[in-house]
Amino acid sequence: MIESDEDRADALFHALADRTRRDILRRVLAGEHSISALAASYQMSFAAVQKHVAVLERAGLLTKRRQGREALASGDVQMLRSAGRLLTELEEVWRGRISRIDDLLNQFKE
Amino acid sequence: MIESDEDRADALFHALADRTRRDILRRVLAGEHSISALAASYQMSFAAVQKHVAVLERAGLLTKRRQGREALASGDVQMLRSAGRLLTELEEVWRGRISRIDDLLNQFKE
DNA sequence: ACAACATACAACCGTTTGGTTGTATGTTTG
DNA sequence: CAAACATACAACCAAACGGTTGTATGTTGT
Repeated sequence: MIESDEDRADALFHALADRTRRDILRRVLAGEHSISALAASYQMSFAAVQKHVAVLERAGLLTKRRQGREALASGDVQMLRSAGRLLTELEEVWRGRISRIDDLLNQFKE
Repeated sequence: MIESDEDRADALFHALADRTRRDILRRVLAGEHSISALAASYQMSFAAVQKHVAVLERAGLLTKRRQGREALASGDVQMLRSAGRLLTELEEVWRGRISRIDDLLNQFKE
């Protein structure tokens, strides 16, 4: 399973496209939280929150570290910035500033 | 159906979470394109491309205007910037700079 | 007028998503 | 050691997603 740029962009934006996940991300960006501490904040089941955390983790927006019986999650601001860069790149297409524009636009042509 | 901020964020990131839609967005940010001109660029059916355009339109990332039998789509850079702002807001949570942080973090609590 | 073109939209279908419950495993703590 | 806690993960389910084909409607050019 090749992890292309487009794969990572898919994962990033998909992870951000759910309000519960954005809320979890806010919390773990503000500071480390255990999964169960996070789960306590929502009406859904522990397992559901666990899955949301896994989606954020696969997108690289959050990392987990084990401490005893707890899994502590913290947000990764670099990945957030890399999502921002993707948007700026799009904006530069609009500005007509991108030199690689043909590469970008022809990636589906054959 | 209330269009809350979170609803719009869901729609925005979901629209961006598909590589075909990002590619369509690049093209219409670079300049106006008819739906069929866009459809010609991909291997999928016209209807599939039409649906992708509709998703981008509902997210506000693109607008359509009718000219004769053609529907011309162009990208909306302002909505793109508003997506960027959502990301910087998240980044500011990380920086500990957001004053409204309690509002942001407690929106699911009761 | 009519054929070709451009769009819109409904119906359908397999896969993914977002949730659930249940079970297993490891870690504290009394 | 046993009970309570924290996590992991499988199985299941309804709904949404991303694609298809087919049909209808309006527009253009000969």
